[in-house]
Amino acid sequence: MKNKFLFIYNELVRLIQQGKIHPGETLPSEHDLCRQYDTSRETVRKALNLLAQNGYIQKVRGKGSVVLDHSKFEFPVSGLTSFKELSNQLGQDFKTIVHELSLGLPKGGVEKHLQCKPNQKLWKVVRSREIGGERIILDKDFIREDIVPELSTSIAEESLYSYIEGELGLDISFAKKEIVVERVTQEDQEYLDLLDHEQVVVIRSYVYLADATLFQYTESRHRPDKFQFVDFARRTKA
Amino acid sequence: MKNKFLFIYNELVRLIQQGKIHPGETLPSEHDLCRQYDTSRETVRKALNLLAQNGYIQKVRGKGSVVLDHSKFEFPVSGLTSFKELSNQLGQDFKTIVHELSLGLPKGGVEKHLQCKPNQKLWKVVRSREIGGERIILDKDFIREDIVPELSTSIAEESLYSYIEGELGLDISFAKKEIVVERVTQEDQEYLDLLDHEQVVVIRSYVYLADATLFQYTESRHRPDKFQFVDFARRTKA
DNA sequence: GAGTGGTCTAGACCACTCG
DNA sequence: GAGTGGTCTAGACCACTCC
Repeated sequence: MKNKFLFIYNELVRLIQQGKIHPGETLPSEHDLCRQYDTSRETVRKALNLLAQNGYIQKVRGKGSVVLDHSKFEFPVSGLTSFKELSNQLGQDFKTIVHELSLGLPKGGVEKHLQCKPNQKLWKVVRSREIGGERIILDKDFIREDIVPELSTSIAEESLYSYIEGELGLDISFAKKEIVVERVTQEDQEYLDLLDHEQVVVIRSYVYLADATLFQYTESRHRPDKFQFVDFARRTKA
Repeated sequence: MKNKFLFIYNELVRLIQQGKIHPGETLPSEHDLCRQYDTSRETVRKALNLLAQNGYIQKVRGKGSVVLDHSKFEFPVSGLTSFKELSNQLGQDFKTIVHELSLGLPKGGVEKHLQCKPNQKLWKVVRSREIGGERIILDKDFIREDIVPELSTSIAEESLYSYIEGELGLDISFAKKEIVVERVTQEDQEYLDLLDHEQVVVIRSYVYLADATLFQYTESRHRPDKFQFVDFARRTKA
């Protein structure tokens, strides 16, 4: 077995999610976990730090690792989940409609966002997301063609991410996001069921691979009444 | 000197922020840093992991630690910054107006948010934030009185956080946040310069101390045209 | 004082990149 | 093959909590 600390992490996550250990209770001590998994303390600590980072526990010096109430924030665990995962978790009816899938040179300032050469061809994918019968999210993706050479409508209808990570084996590692509110555009009106909303919430994401190359820029435009963003921020003292 | 890894972290942050090492370049290798700081590799790695977590570098196996372009997202580094720090960084004229500072029993569901006993007295602080001559943020804070026994208008005008962390020596360690868009309330209209906006962006924050006690609930209501939220999300594979 | 987590060491082996 | 980061070990000492 490789990645012992990930194994321990997953076991503990399972215990917490199944409610075997309740919020407020403490995990077995690091020493105990060492014996339990027949491993060294630093390895156990790596697993525990991952739990802490992801909001499952809080480590308290002199006491132990206290299990937090993770349930309230059970879904969108900040950040990189794709629409498909998200809608699966919500258990709602959902559908993706592909409006555009094209390959071309960057237009309208996209090359600035992607910091790529002007002759770098980009995939442009425009999709709206229907949940509960209403089209409430408009996603515009721009993806570097030198990194993802092939795309199809069926891939765009399914999940870009599972294709990129699964089929292509690329390793998405982090994203920078900005959230703002903007006036609706003509495009929004065309592709979304806006009711009488005049503004949309816009999430601009810059997605990077494990080798630190920026390969995708996404603009995700949400009808405000259906928008929700959840964040778990741990203090890292300077 | 204690906390060797924090020392190394701070040194490297300084180097990056001063532009001594440019985005795209790599840091000295872990081995070099070990010699340079006369320390063990795990300690160096702790410092580097902190840099990676905070978006300064990306570690690439077989190559090195690549410096990222941190400048584009230089401010609100996700999460726990207070209004005062934020407005200082933006370098704008700002002012805090205290509308209410009272101590009482929880009303209107606040005790649910704070998961405290119904007889737990709470501080209620209502403040609006003026930037560039306009009141654009309304902050409503609820704080457990058993943890923060004393508050004053002058503290609320300055910074709650620096008082709580500095004077009281409490250790704020993480926060859970939810961002949604809501219709304006009468209170919003009273305390904010809303122009003709009918909606506000609401950030609900649950703030925890290092010993995992939830001690504060905050509702921060922003005029949508001035709202911005920045997030750096690193993938932690399950 | 016993038990907890926080930091640190000095090694080891592996997987990966690049010339 | 040389250099890089990723994982892991078996210890050590410290700071803190709780009884």
